[in-house]
Amino acid sequence: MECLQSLADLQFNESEEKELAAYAKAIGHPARVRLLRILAGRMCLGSDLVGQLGLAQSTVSEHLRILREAGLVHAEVNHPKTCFSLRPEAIQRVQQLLADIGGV
Amino acid sequence: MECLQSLADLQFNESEEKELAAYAKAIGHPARVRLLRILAGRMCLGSDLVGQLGLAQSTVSEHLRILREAGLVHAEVNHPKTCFSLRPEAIQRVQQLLADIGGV
DNA sequence: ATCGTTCATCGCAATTTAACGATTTGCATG
DNA sequence: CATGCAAATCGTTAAATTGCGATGAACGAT
Repeated sequence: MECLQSLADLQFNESEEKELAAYAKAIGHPARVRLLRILAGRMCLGSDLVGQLGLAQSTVSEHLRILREAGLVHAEVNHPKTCFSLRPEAIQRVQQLLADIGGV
Repeated sequence: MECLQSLADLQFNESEEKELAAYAKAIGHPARVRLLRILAGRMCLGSDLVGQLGLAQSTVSEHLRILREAGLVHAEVNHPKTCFSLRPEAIQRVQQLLADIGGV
């Protein structure tokens, strides 16, 4: 078994590690994945999102906040409605960070 | 604002949503991202991983368990050592699931 | 000025996660 | 059979997350 080859040359990029972890954490909930999927197709949505998820309005609002703060979703307020949309650059950034690990 | 175009044709793939969420949840911690990065380069490692993370042995073991149960890492026991390695297919699977959302 | 609509925020309970030290397991070897 | 080692598991504590109902804020329309 040829484990343990040269741990010496290891160097970490802590900020990128945190960046990927933060993105992944935000994605890491089925309701939020569903939100991302909904927002992938249509340009934006009010909280018909609430209807699609079967969760309370306050809960959906919280999930959207998490996605927004992670930079995965953009919100544009009109009033009293808010229009949510996906930020594909963010998804692509996650893919790039994953590629650095072992993806394609 | 052209929101709300046809929510009718929406259909969900709940199992894929849960799959992506589970992967992302496992990745969603800086220590686990670091583990994945270490394992990306070298074939496998004993728990010199403990030394690289600056966390207690039991903590690192727990992070490795989470990565293993998520399918992101493979463990091969010799004894008393265990050899850990990345499962690139899993990373690629995550990338594919992300691509379905809005990636490349 | 009041009402209604939409979304955010607050307060709270229940569950989950993160981290650690201590202990246990499993095998190989003295 | 007793020791030793690496790894897993246990028990605990603190902190974070999830989810909800209730409340609050902002604005358009009546």
